[in-house]
Amino acid sequence: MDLSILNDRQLKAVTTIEGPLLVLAGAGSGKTRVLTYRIGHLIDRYDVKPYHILALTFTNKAANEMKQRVAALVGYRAEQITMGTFHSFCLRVLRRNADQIGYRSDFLVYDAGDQRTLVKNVMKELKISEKDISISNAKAVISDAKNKLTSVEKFQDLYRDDYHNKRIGLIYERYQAHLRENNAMDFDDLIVNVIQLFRNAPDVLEYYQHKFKYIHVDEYQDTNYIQYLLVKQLSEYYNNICVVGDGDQSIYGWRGADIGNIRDFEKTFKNAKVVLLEQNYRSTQNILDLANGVIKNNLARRDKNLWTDNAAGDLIQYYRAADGEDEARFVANQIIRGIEGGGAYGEYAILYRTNAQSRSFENAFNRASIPYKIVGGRKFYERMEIKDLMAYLRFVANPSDAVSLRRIINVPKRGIGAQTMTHVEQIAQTRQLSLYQAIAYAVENAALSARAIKGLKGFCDFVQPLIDDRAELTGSEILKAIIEQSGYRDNLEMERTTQAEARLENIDELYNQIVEFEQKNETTELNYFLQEISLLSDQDDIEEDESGQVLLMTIHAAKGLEFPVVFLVGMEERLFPSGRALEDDDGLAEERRLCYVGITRAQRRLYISHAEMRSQYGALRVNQVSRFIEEMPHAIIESHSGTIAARKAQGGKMALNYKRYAAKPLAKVDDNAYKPGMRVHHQHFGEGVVIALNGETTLTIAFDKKGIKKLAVGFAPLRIIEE
DNA sequence: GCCCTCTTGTTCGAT
DNA sequence: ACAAGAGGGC
Repeated sequence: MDLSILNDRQLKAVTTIEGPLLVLAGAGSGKTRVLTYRIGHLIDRYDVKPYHILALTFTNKAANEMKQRVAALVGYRAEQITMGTFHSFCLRVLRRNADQIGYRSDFLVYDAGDQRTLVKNVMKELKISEKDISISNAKAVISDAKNKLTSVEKFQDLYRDDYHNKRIGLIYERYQAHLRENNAMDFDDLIVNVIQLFRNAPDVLEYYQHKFKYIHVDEYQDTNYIQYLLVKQLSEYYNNICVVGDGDQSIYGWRGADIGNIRDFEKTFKNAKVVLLEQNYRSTQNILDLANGVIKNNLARRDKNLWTDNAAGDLIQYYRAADGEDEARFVANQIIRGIEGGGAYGEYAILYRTNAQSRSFENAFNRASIPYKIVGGRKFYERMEIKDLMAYLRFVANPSDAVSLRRIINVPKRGIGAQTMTHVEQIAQTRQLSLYQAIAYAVENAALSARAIKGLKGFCDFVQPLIDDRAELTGSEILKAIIEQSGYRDNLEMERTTQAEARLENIDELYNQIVEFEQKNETTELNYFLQEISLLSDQDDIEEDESGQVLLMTIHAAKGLEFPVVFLVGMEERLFPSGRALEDDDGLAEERRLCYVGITRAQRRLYISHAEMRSQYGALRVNQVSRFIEEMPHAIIESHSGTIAARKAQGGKMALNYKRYAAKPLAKVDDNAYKPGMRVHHQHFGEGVVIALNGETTLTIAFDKKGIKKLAVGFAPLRIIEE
C-alpha cells in the first residue's frame, strides 16, 4: 500500500494506531482518505484481521463509499470489516440478541411517520388534546429523553411537579408500552436498546469489546450522548478508538448532537492524541476565504487555519433577486449558460435551508428543460400511498401489528368506520384477542351489523390467504397481490387526476424497489425487506450514475458531499438563519456552522443569492439580507446583474422536453407486446434485451449494465426501443 | 359511513 | 400553499 500520496498530517493520522486518536479534519481536508488509508494500513501493514475493525458513519452511502475505497486498497479483505451507520450497526447487534432485552428478533423499526401515528393514538387513548400538547412536541420531547438515556421512570420522576411534562411522561410511558406490544422500536430505541442490552448482558458487551480491536467514528461532531456512550463502552477493552470530525460542521444539535463530545474527547479518552488536518484539497482559495470569514464569527471554537494550494479561482457570485421566482430563474439561467459552455448538469447543486424552497426551482427548471433531482424532501417512504402499502406488508408479515392494521383496514374504503372499529376493539378486549383475531371472530360469528361484516369479510378474504402463504410467497408477489386485490390500484386509476397518476407511479416505484432489493440481497423474504428499508437515508438515494441531473437538497442533506458548482440560495434573515434559531445564541452559532458547511461544499464556483420578497405560508414576506452575507469578505464577491439576461432567456428557448418529472407513467403496456430478442429501456436499469417470457406476468431481461433481472410486465417502467 | 366545505395550523433541519 | 381536522348534510 502506497502511503506517499498522504501529506504529513494525514500520514500521522494513518500511522497512529494505538490508543485514542482525534482527527480534527477541516472541510475538504481528506478525512475519508485518512479513514480508508488507516483501515487499509491496519490490515495491510499490521495484519489486523478485518473482522476486528469497526467503522461507524452517518449515512449508508458514506459507509458504502468507504468500503469500496478500502477494497480498492486491500481487496477482498475489506469484506469482513463491520461498516455502517450507528443505526444499522445497532440493528444488527439487536437482531442477534433481541431476546436478551425481551424482543423477538424480527422486531420492526418504526420510522418518523410511524412514530407520529403511534404518539397520536396514544394521545387519543389518554384523552390528551392535540391543542394542549402537539404531536410533534410530544415526539420531540420523548426522542430527546431517549437521546439522553432518560427512561420513562426517570422522566416521570424528574417532572413530577411539571404539569406539561408530567403529561408527556404519561404519553412516553404508553408509547413505549405500545412499541413493546407491537414488537417494535423507533430509531432512538435502536441505540438505547443496545446500551440496555450491554447492561443486561455483560457477556454480550464483552464479546463486542473483544471483537472490535479498532474502532472508527466518522462525523464525530454530530454524535449525541447515547452514541458517545456506545462508542465509549465498545472501546473500553482495547482503547483503540479513532474519531474524525470538525466542530465547525456540527449541524445536528437539534437532534441531540453534542458538540461537547468532540471538544472534550481528550478529557474523556485519556492519553488521546490529536491530529489537525488543515490543508483543503476541495475548494478554491476564494471559497475558503469566504467560509473562514463567516465561521470566525462563532466564538468558543477551536481555531484552525484552513488553507489550500489551489488557485484563488473565480470570485464568489452574488445575486439579489426580486423574489423567489426571480432567484430561481437566475439560477436556471446560470446553469444553462454553464451547459452551453460545455458543463454537465451533474456539476451543479442547489442548496437551501428548508425543503419548501425547492418548489420555485422545480418550476424554473421544468420551464427551462433542466433535468434535476430533489434529494430528500417529502421522502418517498413518507408518502401516503407508500405508507399504506408498507402498512399492508407489515401487517401481512405480522398480523398482530395493530398499528398497521388500523391504518389499512378501511383503505381503500370498505365501509369500516370508527364505529365499527370501536366494536371490534371491544371484542378484542373482552375476548383477549388481537385486533385482527377480533375481526376474524366477528366475521365468523356475525357479531356486528351486516354492513360492517361485509366490509370486514372483504378485507379478511383477501389478506388471509396472503398471511397463510407468506412463507412461500416472495415479498414482491405479496406486494403485487395487495396492490391488485385490495382495490388500491383500481381506486387510483378511477380517480383520473394528476395526483392519482403520481401515486400510481410511486406504487410502481415501490414495486421496483422491492424487486431490486430481492435481486441485490438474494433473498425474497418479505421480512428482510421490511427490516432493512426503514434505515435508508436521503443520501442513499443519490445514485452514482445520476451525473446528468442538477441536484437540489437542503444543506443538511449535503453534509459530506461536494459539487463543482454550488448555489447557496435564500440567504435571508429569518430563513437562513432560520427565525427559530434566532431565539438563542447556540441556535445562531449552529446556523452559522450550517452556512459554513454549505459554502465548503463548493469546489470551483459558488453562487450566493437572496430574494427581497418571498412568499411563505401563502403570503408575501419582505426579508432582509442574511447577516451571513454581511459577514463575508466583500472583496472577493462579485455582484451579479443577471436579471435582464435571465428575463431574455426566459422568453427564448423554452422547449418542454423535460424528462424525469414530466414523464408519462410508463406502466400500462400491452401484456403481450413483449417478445424475446426485443430491445427495451428501463427507467432505472437502462437498456437491455428481453431473454424470455415467464408465464404471463414476468419478463427476463439482460440489461447492458445491470445484469439479468426478472421484472413484472405492466409494473416495470419499461418501453420498447426496437422489435 | 361518506363526502363536501370551511377552518386551522404548519415547516427548520433527519438517522 | 397545502394538508388535516371539524362539522354538517346526505
